[in-house]
Parts: sequence; C-alpha cells; structure tokens
Amino acid sequence: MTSLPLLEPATDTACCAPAVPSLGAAEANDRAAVFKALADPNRLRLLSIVKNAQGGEACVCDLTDPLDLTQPTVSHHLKILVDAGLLHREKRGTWAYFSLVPGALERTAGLLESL
Amino acid sequence: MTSLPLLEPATDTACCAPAVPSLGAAEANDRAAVFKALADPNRLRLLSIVKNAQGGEACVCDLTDPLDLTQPTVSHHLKILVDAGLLHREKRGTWAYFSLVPGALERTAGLLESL
DNA sequence: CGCACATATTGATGAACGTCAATATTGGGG
DNA sequence: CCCCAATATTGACGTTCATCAATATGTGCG
Repeated sequence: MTSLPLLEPATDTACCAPAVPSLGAAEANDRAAVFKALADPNRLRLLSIVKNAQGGEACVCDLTDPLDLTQPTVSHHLKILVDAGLLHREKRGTWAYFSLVPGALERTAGLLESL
Repeated sequence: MTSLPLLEPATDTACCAPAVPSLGAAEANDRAAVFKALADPNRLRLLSIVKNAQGGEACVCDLTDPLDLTQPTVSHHLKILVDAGLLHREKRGTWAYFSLVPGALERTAGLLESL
C-alpha cells in the first residue's frame, strides 16, 4: 500500500484536540504481531525457561515437562515465538535447540516507550 | 492455588539440561494479561494518540475518527486498556478523558527484561 | 421536564486462537 | 535397511476475540 496515514485538521467543535502525529496503521500491525506472540502465559514461560537455561538454550524436551502441555502444542508455541523474531531455532542432530534472539526482548520493550 | 511450581531434577538422558528457575504459572498469567491488551493494532494506536495528545489526554471523540472504527468498538478497546492498568479514565461532564497511567508503559517494558 | 449529545452496554456474528490426538518427517544406530 | 527417538505438521473442537447495529445510560441546556 502506498498511502500514508493522513492527519486531518481537527474539527474544533468542543472537546476535540487537534489531531496529533501518532502510530500509523501498518506500523501498529507490525508491533501488535510481536505483542500477540507474548500474549500467552505458556509462551512467556517458554521464553523464561530458554532465557534462564544453562548455556542460553533449551531443546523441546526441556520445555515440554515444566509446562503442562503436549509436545505438539509446545512445538506450535515455539514456532510462533520463532516467527515473531524472539527465538532462534537450531537443529543439531535429532534435537532442536532454542535460544533468545540477542536484543529481541530489549527491542520489543523499546516498542512500548516509542509509542 | 497454594502449590508452588516444582523444579524436578532433570532426567539426564541425553540433551535435557537441569531444570532452571523460571516464571511460574500465576505470574505468567498476570503478565500475559497485559500483553494481551497490547496485542491489537487499534489499541496500540489508541495508546499512541493518547500519549502524544496535547495535555496528555484525549476524549473518545478524538479517538474514534483517526481509527476506522465505530464508537462502541473504540469504547470497548479503551475499557480493555483501562482494565489492563495502562490507561486512566476521568469523566468530566459529558466527556470521558483518557490518559496514560504514569510509568505503566515503562513497567510493562520491564516485564520483558525480567523474564 | 425533555431534548440532544457523548459515552457505555448488550447481543450477535464471523474470524482467530489454544489445545489435543493422530500422523508425518527427520536423523542416528544396530 | 529398518527401527526408534525427537520434532513437526495436520485436522478437529471449543473458546476467546474484534467488530458492528441497536439500545441504554448519563449529563448539560433551554
């Protein structure tokens, strides 16, 4: 899409303040996608386990037991976190090791303050 | 619930690392609730408009036009943001003014780094 | 009082989500 | 080569969610 978000002049009827530069629709969609990945308690726990794991990485077998979920469900959540750019997936042999993408959490935190 | 998350000794079959202290289920639920409120592009835009509004506050009429949503839908989103502790609602006369809860965004950002 | 305006609530509808059971895929070892 | 273990994918099911139209609530004004 080529159209930029327009800032219309506010109709100063009574209470309405003049329109103010704010987040565009496309930007808002991108940011919401990341927060959507964080909007599930089990995914937060997965991130926490990976972050605090020895060596900074954990395989699926490390992650299935602490959560009370089946293996396919854990795999599903991990895929969402990888797609959101929060986790890195590396396959070594039969096992898949997950680690935090460096700086991803900090960048995501920055999305909040730069609203 | 009174049970604490147990850390079982890891079964050192092959890949699995010893269990590591991580986010409990209850804590994860609380944090996910806040991110759930942020996991919608229109709500992010609402926060952005309120934050950048002159005086730090905006009424519903300021928020209905820029988004392409009906008034009830905007009201619904605002309620979610208020319930999440991100927005403050103050009714003055006929109008309802919304402002950021001081420090709420920073605190939420902190939830990410303290995983 | 009663109208007009700003906001909130309700009910309904379609889409997205979390979960599991079943199955497929991939890689290592006898 | 075939079996087994680890992970991924598929399909189905119930729940939650975003949205709107319609309606209710509440507040200032004449």
